[in-house]
Amino acid sequence: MDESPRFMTVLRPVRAGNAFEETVERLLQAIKLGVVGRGDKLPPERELAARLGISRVTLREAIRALSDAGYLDVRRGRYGGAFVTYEPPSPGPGDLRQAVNEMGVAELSDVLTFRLAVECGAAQVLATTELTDEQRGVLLRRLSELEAAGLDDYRRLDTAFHLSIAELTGSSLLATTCADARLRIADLLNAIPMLQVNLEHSGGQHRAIVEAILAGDPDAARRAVAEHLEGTAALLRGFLT
Amino acid sequence: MDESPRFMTVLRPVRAGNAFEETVERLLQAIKLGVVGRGDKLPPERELAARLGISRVTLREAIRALSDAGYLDVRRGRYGGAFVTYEPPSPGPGDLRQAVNEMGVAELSDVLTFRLAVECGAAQVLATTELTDEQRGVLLRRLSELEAAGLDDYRRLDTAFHLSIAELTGSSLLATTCADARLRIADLLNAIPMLQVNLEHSGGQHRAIVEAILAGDPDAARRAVAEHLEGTAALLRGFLT
DNA sequence: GTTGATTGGGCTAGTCTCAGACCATTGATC
DNA sequence: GATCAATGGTCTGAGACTAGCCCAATCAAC
Repeated sequence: MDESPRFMTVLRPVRAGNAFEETVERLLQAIKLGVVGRGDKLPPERELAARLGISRVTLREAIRALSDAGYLDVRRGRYGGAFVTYEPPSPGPGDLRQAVNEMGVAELSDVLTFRLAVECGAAQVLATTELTDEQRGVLLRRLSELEAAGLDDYRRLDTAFHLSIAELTGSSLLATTCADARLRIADLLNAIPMLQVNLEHSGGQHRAIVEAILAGDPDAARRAVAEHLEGTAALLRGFLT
Repeated sequence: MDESPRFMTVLRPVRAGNAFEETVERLLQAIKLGVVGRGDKLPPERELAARLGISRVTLREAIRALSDAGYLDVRRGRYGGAFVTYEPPSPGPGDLRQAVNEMGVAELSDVLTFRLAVECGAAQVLATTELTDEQRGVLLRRLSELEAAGLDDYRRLDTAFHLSIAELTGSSLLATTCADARLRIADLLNAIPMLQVNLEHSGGQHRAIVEAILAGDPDAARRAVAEHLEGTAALLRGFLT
């Protein structure tokens, strides 16, 4: 690197791609993170275009691409719309190794570090906050939903649980950042086979995170999240060829 | 809020503005964060446009705007270029109140929470890492530079110190995010009068952060950063009318 | 002084993106 | 069966953005 890192950090590209590409990416996020699940309908084109700050033409190109790729089923007429048809594939044993190596060691390391930092940060902040009864309720509800989840709902509810922590801080910047981090490894997480023993292990860690936050202990919250994420991170790193 | 927060988080605008506006914003960041200081030259237009991923036409419009606004002095010919003329103004007593209230309570709270989370996260991650001698050297050098700083260099070196922590984690995503957080309150920080007593106080906190990181104690690192940032945050919140 | 490399200044043709209007289809309701 | 509201499908003209090219100014080196 012949430039200062700060130079590289600030004078980086202002746009990730063109509007069409970014829109496809964003919609794919919504689908893969489970914000809109199988069978759900996206908002009407006019409303969605306004939300995303793009023209209907561009949005329609993106929807068309996702429809062609088999993620969406578009129906016309009243009560029509773009319906999600995608369902995360059950991973085979070789899929994870392939997914990890497609990403590359540098990017994997970057993203795991990023995720660890922002999720620990969010948990710690939330543990520092005076929580209202409503906030406690949301957190406990997400936890119990996750614990009651079947295998096909687990990923979606796990995502919902993790993102709730960031959302409950009240900082939309932080929520956005955590969603972004989660998204960047969504494909890897989806490729991890879910074993009963792992789920039970994760369940304990989720409870520890909630307990630390409710107890107002930021150090414990930080440690619980770090331990939880390090398990996944070590697993992924182990699959680097 | 009649929508789920996750819906709002993911289905948000894909673009902050047009390419021109985003470019102006980015260059202003580089100037206000001190990445390019007074008298320094921006890279040649062709190179800078390539770095930012935009056309030269758009970049030139942005440079023109900043030149008109008095941030840059553009000179033609060999050894010419766009030279930074901006110097952060010495704040008067009313400036801070005005700056804080221009931002508004919701956004201020959002940004402060965001910054707290990501900077604590970065410090904690770095404290967990096995540091090389070179990394230790960079950290100690930034600290000593900051301690030796005069009043006119303090902001710039303070920024450099804080960003170094994120950069040393090796995650460019994290570095970018911390830079972004810092940027969002740059105007507020610049409006805080620098008193000798505050600087000494901050100096001690900076040392505590470095010591915790070098000692490999993530909890202590997290706590030190939180304490440091909470001081500033409380000050800013106090200026809300 | 002349030269030549480097840099900002400016032009053009083409593509991307947008706002807005209008058309086509669907299905619940009457 | 007719109606009508909601929704996707399509077109057009205008503006933003880009790539590539050439011009103009500057100044160190010769």
